[in-house]
Amino acid sequence: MENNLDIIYSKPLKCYIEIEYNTKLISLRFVGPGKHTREKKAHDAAFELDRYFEGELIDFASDVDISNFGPFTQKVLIETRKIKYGETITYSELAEKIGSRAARAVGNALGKNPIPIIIPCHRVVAKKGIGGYSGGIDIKTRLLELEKRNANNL
DNA sequence: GACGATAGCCCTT
DNA sequence: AAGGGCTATCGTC
Repeated sequence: MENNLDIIYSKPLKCYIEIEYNTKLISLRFVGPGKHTREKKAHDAAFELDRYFEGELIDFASDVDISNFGPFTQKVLIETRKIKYGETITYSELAEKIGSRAARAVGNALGKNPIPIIIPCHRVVAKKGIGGYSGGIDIKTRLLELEKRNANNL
């Protein structure tokens, strides 16, 4: 089955984003401006992302497909989706919520997150410091700043 | 077995 | 204070 691809531009992140989907969301990638990059918005999530970057949306409704992962990783990703807009928890706190003490394993699992932003792994930070981010720490920082700015006006 | 997007402790400057 | 080494922890590959 052939998947669909939408492309949007994020002003706060200063980069393009590709979202891949069929019946559910498959992946979200950060991409620099390509030769023939043009925006294409068909899926709801593309419009949701637009509003998110404007600070007007705090909750994504779109369904995500994480069925190809193991049970631990799925638990981590599901738990991550419960973190509220503008809030953060630590790797160890997230581990505890799913009945584990493997803070590092949580980091590993989050590193595999196929759909960042919508599964808000940027809200999981280290006890001391910001922790890592597959898309680059700068993107994580911008996302957290964006949410901190807009958390007030719900 | 080794390796992590961790965390805590115990040193040294 | 701030940074480095050591170790506990545990899911993945």
